[in-house]
Amino acid sequence: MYKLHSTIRDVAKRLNLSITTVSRALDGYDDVADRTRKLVFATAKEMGYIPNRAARQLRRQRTDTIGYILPADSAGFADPFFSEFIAGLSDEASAYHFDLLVSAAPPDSKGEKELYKRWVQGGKVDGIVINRVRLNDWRLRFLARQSMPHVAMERSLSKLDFVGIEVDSFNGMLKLMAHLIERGYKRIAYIGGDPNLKIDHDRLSGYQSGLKSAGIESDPALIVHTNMTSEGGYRTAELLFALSVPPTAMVCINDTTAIGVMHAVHEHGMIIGRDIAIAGFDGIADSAHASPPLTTLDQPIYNIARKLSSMLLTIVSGKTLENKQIKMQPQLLIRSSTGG
Amino acid sequence: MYKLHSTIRDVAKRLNLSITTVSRALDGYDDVADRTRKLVFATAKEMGYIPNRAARQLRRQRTDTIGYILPADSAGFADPFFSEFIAGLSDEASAYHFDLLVSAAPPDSKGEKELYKRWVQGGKVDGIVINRVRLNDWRLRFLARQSMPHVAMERSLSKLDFVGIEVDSFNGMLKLMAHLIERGYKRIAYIGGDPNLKIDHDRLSGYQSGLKSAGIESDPALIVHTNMTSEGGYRTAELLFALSVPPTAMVCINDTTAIGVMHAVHEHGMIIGRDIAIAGFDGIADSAHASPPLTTLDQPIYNIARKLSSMLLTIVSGKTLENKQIKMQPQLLIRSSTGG
DNA sequence: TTGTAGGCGTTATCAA
DNA sequence: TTGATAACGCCTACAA
Repeated sequence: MYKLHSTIRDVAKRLNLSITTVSRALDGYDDVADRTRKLVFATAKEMGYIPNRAARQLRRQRTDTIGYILPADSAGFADPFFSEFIAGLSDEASAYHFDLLVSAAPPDSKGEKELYKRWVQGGKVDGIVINRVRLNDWRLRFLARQSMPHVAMERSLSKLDFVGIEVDSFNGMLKLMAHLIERGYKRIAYIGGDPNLKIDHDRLSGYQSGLKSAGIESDPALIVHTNMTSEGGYRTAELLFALSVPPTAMVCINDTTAIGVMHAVHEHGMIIGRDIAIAGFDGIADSAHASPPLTTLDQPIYNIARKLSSMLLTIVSGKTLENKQIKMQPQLLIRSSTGG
Repeated sequence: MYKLHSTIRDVAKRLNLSITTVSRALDGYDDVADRTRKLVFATAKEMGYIPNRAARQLRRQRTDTIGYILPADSAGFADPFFSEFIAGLSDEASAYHFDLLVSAAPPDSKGEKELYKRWVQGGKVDGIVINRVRLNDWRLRFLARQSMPHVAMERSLSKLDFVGIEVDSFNGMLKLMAHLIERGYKRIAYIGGDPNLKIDHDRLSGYQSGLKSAGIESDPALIVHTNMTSEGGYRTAELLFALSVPPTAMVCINDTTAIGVMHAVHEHGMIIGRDIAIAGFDGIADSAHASPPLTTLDQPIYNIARKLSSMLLTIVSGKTLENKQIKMQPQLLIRSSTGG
């Protein structure tokens, strides 16, 4: 096959230099004559030389790549949360000349396990980012056991030596509940996701704690779980409306769910913010443009992703991370969907 | 450093076999004794052996990886379109044991060029998927010149030997315009994206052609361009409302824009579907759950992405692609936002 | 300041 | 049916 790209050898040959010198010049070592270095740079550029990644990886035993596996059964899956998250990871990685490997697999599936194994044991990535952490998450155990650098967006229950960023879901929910209760809402439903998710656990706890401190008894019929999609939100709201005494407010595990819920509410001819209150979590762009604008707990997804990426890169490069555990408070954005 | 993963050498040593035999056994060659093969498989599994990717890549001169660069200035960027698209690409790739490399860069930026160069000339990927094609797209020329396999979601104007999938934006728009005009709308605005985008070009042409065939004169003040976000849609709608004679209908280049537009309309106290009609393009999940549900031209993003991925893998593996150019018709989903 | 040589872990060619 | 050996392209002791 015809060779398309020039190698370091081609550059060396052209300049009558050794491969070593070219390599060292390009890598900025200071034991190369200034004239030589300039010559090398010029020629390399002229010849369009770009180091072969596989060779470099093999030699240096690193890939300059980090990985992220979308925890989603992806047919029909769509949430701007992930676009933002991926964009953030990738931007920060790019800035350090790292690449981002992405794949998707349903949580706790066989495919997910195989993917992680392939990436980790095949040396496909130097580090891994995790989110949508489960209460008892095999991924965290696996990565720790394999000494694969990793950061997570939420901590699991068991994991004490957690490295990453956690948005305080519990406290956020508490604030949201206080807001609703202050507005006079009492019969408040919680529409969650998989109860096995750390965020579901925390947000539900916040919900319950919020009710309790207001002296409102929690009604199990008002606590439902679905799949964090607008579809799911829509269907679940329908179920709640079928109750003999439907809720007058619904808080959702994320904005996407809330948008589906709003749709169902509209169909029932109710005015959101007056007849019923709806709230979400995430602060995705569309939440500001929902009708009416959605009250939500805003977390800066893009920036969180960037920071996660940067933390991971620090670990990967062997430097010590001064701040291993970051806790952030989500910001309660009161908009008209709760009568704001 | 302590060696974490076993190599093929370890497996060979343990079995007192040559590396060659182990390699050939694992790769399923038929010149290996059955007993040997079984032994090799068992031991490899037991030792947790997974081939090192970098070494394999270097030797075989392929990466088993395809790439996709998000054409987006990514701060604050979020569109479920991309989540679905990425999920589709990655799912199909996974099925063939390929990985998906993802990055983001603003269209036509320096960073974008560097990224493509790095991936292509550094041998990071075996093929590349492109969407949001520009009218005169340097990426297509570059990839062709570098003999890098690639597929695109839209064809460019210049590119005759286009490989990929194109959704017939022009014809879709024509159908949508006919629908609106039949409903009695005459003063219809077009809210596009970057005019340099192939989809903008086609959708705008469809819009104009639709007007023309109904004998309606096109008003330049009603043709505006923004950035394909809900933010942009919101702002642009405000501008249109400030016209001395505002439009009575607005068709948008995509659903995300339309959602922002709807928000502005609501703020003006108008009833969508009665006082004004709004339509989008894409058929993202949330379009069904907008308030009211959004009339849109539906394209099966996830499946298109899967198909693109599969076409690319066919090319990469050297097989011939029977059907290089696929043209699809978007489906007009008439919902209440246009009075449906 | 520059060059020689060895090896990262695989796969592929050729011989045994 | 198996094994020895040579690359793939790069980095890095070590030597010159």
